[in-house]
Amino acid sequence: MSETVYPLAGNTPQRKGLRDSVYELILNMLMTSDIAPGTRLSIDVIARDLKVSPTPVREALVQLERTGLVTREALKGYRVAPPIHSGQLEALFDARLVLECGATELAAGHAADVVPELDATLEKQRELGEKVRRAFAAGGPAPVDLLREYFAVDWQFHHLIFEGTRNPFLLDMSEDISIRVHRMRQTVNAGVTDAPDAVIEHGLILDALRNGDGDAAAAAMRDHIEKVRERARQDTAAR
Amino acid sequence: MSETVYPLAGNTPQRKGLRDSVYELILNMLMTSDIAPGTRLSIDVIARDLKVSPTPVREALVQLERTGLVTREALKGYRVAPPIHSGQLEALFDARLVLECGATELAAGHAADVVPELDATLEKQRELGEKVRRAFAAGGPAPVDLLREYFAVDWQFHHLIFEGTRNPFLLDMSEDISIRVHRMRQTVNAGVTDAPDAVIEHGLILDALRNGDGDAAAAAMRDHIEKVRERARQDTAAR
DNA sequence: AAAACATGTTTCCTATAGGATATTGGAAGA
DNA sequence: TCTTCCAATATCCTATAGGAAACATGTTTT
Repeated sequence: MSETVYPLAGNTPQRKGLRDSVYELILNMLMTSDIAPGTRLSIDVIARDLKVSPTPVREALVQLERTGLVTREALKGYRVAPPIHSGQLEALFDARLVLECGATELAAGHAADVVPELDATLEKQRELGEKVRRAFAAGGPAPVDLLREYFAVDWQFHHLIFEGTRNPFLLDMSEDISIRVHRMRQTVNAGVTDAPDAVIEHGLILDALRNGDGDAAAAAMRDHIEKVRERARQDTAAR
Repeated sequence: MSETVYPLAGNTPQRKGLRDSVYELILNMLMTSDIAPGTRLSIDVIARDLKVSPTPVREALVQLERTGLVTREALKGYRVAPPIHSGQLEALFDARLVLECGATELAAGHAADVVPELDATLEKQRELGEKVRRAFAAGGPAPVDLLREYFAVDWQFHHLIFEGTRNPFLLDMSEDISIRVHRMRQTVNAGVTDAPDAVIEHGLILDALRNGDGDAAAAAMRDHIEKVRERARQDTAAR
């Protein structure tokens, strides 16, 4: 009975339960590949594909439903949530303005802690932005992986500011916003060529934080988000 | 192709399945009765109590976990989340300041739509506040149901402002905050005797909105929340 | 020919069962 | 007396099965 052989470094990613594994798998699938909105996410089909029973899949979908990536209709199943259309896009930027400007002001209270991290992140963003610029200058296909990495670092700057507030509630909300922003980038392919602009604007925010000027930092953040909004508008108009 | 058949007024309240029923039952249980934090929420026990199978209970708990009311440890089960202690209480008010002041400013853009509803709600709050005052003046035990009703109307004022933004993202976040505020009221028993103050402060916000002055409304909201924070501080200090 | 009905299939939803893991209690030893 | 070990129980986690609703298809009727 006691077959308790200690697996040692035997990687057991199921150590955290199948539910979380399935959750991350579906989340990655939704984030990376472009799946048409409205696509049915059949529980049984996913369970068969992943060689697991429907129960963990069901729980993972409940968790995903709360994020807004999938929608559920009682007795009809789950579907991929509709994309963000222009009206909601404006609302998303309004929400970001409210949240991030306030967060920036609060983060200024812990400027000494957050500035170094922001500095390192901005430097990474600068390097990656340069790589992206070169890749586009060289022509060829869009460097998907590189862009994904750049976007991740770009968002990490904003995320660090939320962490800098030392406020768990705002941090939770930033998670909600994060997923929606990523989803927006799938539909509005903005931010491809605006890397230099974003780096400069992030630099202005960082400078204000370095001076401990919360109001100026919040104003710089407002300016940044408004400019991103404008670039997104132009992108949707050109599409 | 054109399969957009609008079935009814879209209102199908009895079509929600067991999962949502269980969710609402547990939510109400956590909201109303005072349950000690850390209490184990056994899936099987709940299932037996509610005469259902563990599966819907499990899904309801996954949903509750996302709200922060319960915590989960893999292979160890669910527990009632710890209460809000003083440090987090300050953070909660900071988050409210960020969210609600921004929301108030945005709601001012739709003042014509929201002012009537706010007016009616404030009137209800005034009446209930008076009832509460009389009940306390008469002595006797705390009128639990009456207080619950008063708090509901009090929060409805704030909720209507979130709705007034016409911003689904901010509205979602307000739901998250709402649960935490209710939970705070369980621990910090503030707001019992401050009904007149709250009515006056809400009135100031409403006046500013009636004038269409977004900045003044946001300032009034900031003033209100700061005063609530101060009253909560005094309450925790006196306890 | 178009609409309405009936039937079969798929899928969701709930219930039950079994394996794996954590917790609890007591006994043996230092 | 305290610590350590071990066994028994309770609970969680996953898998499987059956009933109910929704979807799709083919037939009948106007």
